[in-house]
Amino acid sequence: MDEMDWLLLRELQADARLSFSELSRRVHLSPPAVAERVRKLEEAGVIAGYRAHVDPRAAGRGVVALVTMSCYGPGCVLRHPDVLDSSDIFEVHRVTGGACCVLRVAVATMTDFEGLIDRLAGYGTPSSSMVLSTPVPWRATLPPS
Amino acid sequence: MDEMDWLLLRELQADARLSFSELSRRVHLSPPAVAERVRKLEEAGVIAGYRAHVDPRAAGRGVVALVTMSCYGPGCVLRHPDVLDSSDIFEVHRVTGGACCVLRVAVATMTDFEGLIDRLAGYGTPSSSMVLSTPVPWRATLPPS
DNA sequence: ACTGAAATGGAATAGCT
DNA sequence: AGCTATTCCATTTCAGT
Repeated sequence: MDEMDWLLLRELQADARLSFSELSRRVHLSPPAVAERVRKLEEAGVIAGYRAHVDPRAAGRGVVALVTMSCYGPGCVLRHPDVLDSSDIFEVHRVTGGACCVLRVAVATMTDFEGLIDRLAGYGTPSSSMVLSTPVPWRATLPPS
Repeated sequence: MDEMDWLLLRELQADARLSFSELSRRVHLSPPAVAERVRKLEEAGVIAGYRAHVDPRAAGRGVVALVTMSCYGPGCVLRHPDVLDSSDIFEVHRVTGGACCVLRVAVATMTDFEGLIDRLAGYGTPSSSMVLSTPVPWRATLPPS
């Protein structure tokens, strides 16, 4: 992870579809050298994937929420991974504190949301914060410290 | 947004670097037709970007947390956007409920985390949940309902 | 570990159905 | 809207520093 790697990461985080040639021009390296470095970053797990980012609201999922689950013990939702397989659940973080995990969910209607909450309530106590807007939807990972 | 658009979205969410030729093979459409549809999805804002996904822990940011800010009134952190410009803050959602917004942050060390919390405390009351693990880091957006 | 050259294959445009 | 064909450019591999 030298400075060149971070340059490449910066470009690929901003636009994952950049060609190796375009990358090579931006970082002043030959295309094969760029391809080799990117391959190593993928192998090392630093680059976990390349994804088209879909705006949930533009895609018909206007109800977005953060759901905090309180569920310790054998009934905990984290011990029933099939529940978290729903296509309405986009992110799950296990956390410290009063809660067990936090889910980012997005559905089309409040009725769908009600149904989702009902399902989750079988495994713990859900507490929902509706997302009004997302001032920072995402930010690139830069070198730490 | 017909079924073909959703097919393309599914492929591009799984791998944003797929060529139009490869896409055209997978959805059984000619490459120019694919390019045209993808361009329209970008214009409509359904595709908000193409990003290399960097694993924060593999990139040297081993301390990940969800920080809930309680800060209503003129001092609220949302009214001071420069504070949220930090490269340690990866996501900001404005939410309903007892809190004002939720931040996903990632830093290298607990010392860095302490400094970040101190900065945020100037604008409201931060409440932090450390992220122990992320069972679902991301999931593709499928057609709703 | 990077460079340079050659061959395969993809992107983009235009004209057409 | 989508297909076909052409031109140009990019990717990849190999050989060589």
